[in-house]
Amino acid sequence: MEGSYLELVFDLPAKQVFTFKDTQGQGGLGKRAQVFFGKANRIMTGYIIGEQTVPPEGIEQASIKEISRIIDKDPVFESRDIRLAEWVAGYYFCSVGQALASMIPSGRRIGGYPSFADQEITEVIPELSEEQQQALETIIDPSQSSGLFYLYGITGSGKTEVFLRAAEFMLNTGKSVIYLVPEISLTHQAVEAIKTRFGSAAATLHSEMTPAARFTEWVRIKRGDLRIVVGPRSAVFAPVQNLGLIIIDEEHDGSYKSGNTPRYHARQVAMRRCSTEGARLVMGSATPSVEAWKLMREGGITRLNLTKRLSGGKVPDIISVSLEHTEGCLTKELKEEIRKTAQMRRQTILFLNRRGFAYFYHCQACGYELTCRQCSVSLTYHKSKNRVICHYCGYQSAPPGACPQCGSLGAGYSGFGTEMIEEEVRKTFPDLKICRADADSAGKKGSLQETLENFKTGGFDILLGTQMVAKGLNFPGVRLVGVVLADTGLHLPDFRAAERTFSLIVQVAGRSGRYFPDGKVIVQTFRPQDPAILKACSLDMDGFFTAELAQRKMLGFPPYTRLIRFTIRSREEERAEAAINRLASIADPLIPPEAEALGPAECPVAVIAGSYRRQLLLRGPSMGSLHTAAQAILNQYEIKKDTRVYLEVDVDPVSLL
DNA sequence: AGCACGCCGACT
DNA sequence: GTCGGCGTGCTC
Repeated sequence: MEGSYLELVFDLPAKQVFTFKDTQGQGGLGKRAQVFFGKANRIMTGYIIGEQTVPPEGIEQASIKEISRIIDKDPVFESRDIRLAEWVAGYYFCSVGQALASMIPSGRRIGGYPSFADQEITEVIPELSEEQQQALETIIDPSQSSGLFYLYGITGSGKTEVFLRAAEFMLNTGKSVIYLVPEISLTHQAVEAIKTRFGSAAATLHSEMTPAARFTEWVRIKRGDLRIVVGPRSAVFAPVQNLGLIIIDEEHDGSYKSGNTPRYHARQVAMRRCSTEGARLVMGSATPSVEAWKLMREGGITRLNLTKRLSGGKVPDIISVSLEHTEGCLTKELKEEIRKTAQMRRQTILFLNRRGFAYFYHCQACGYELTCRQCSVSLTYHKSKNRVICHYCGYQSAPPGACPQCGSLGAGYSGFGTEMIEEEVRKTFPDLKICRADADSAGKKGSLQETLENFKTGGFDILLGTQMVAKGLNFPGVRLVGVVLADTGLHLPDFRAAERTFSLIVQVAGRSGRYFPDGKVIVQTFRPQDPAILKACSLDMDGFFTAELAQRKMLGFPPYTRLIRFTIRSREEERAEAAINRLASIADPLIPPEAEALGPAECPVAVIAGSYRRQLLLRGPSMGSLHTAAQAILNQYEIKKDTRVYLEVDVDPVSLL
């Protein structure tokens, strides 16, 4: 009887393949099987990735267990999916089982995300502008040699409509489409727009759906009943038949990079799928990532420009205001505008772009800041040691008593937190109604939704919010948007700091201008002369990317180099320290001449939930040799395992925090 | 990862 | 004596 031995992989870090007997003969490639695994015989789900007629060699026959149950009647993975999982496992250094588990709903537990209120759906299918029509024709033109496109255009220029038309075209030619959206914008409205357009052919893989519901949807996709799939990052693995197109909306968004094993980037996986399955890839954003911009400039991606706003809304006035010599966190200018806005019976959104956890050194007199000479990232102040430290290279020194540039004694560490801002706003405007919308205040399920609904209908004058509000700036009553501290991002010890800050301001400006034509944006900053802030406020895209690329090139950061990051975690600081040193000494002789190791150093957030963290960064001109070296380092490191120490590898890290 | 096995110190 | 913490190694 054929196939009586099944090769299984599991959602474990262990990279082995385990063989089980299939006495019932119900097994098959790509099905899931339940087995009693390990000495404790706990029930585990394995993925069948191979079938053998003979038992494996080098193992006692008697120790081969039997399959307890075959879960699936029909395979959930095809060999195409297994090959993709093998590629993910190889590239991101995880097991094939972990890769497969992340590809299938209910393979793992997933958490929901709060979403915004529904918006009324407009069913009118708009006419395409000339630009849109041209973009669409290029994307669907079969004679186009490259299959990579970028729809670059300001908010409101009609990217979505081009995406939808391209999708429609593919569906009409019998192909399938995957439409990726950032986690946070996977709202009912985005989903509904696609449902209304494509009706019962559309599948959604919400993070709010239960694993069972997602699985049902997955099966229908697999059967070919649903040929367009909308979803976040993980939807890039959707088992569509005859893939024709992958769309990545808001390409710059950080949520496309997975935060846990496998730490894949949906864009990278999408490129892989498109090249192996002969599909096209269209990305789009008003603020492309620096990588994408470089590729467009060099011609690796075909850039399609959308320059005109369709609805005629105009770009709001964007003003940057210096926070220097301001007591507290609200400038005179911002206070005046808030007051004026309230008198007009309109609303204000105050945007806190990040938690002010990073205390940064700056001079009140001249604006000087402490940065690492080697890495050009901000040095982080460690109160306990009274040292300033670079979290890339490990450089450290004593904090200067006076400003190194102007000698002023008014230099020191500062930063604001959310609570502080809320308090000050309430004190300054005791007569105005203020609400907060962020991950903390979201708390229970409906409360965020309620707050936003309440704000929308005029129940509040001021909304204080974080990142998540940026996507939902479709409140007609709003006139003013204040970015309370644009620098927060800039001070993070990350080479993408400027990129994120720039992108955020441009996004906020674009979105506000779309919905409120008389909009005003005030960007508060300690560094009004900072190039990222200046260029964002004047919407100088070309200028920003040119300067940023030059900077990256000079300092040797992506996209001019590639990075692999090793992170060590341990409850005990000494163990973490010992482990990272061992890793570094293993790495030393294995690093190819054209590459280098940065560190070992403390992680920018040196301790999270009681775990001490250390990192080693591998940097090289291309991924090939770097990846080989990383594999060799890992192999040697894992010969002897450090106990109570955890190693994590991140290929192409997006954030170095 | 999760668990059992096996080795040492300090307790009824 | 033996209970339990932690280090080591395995899971077909």
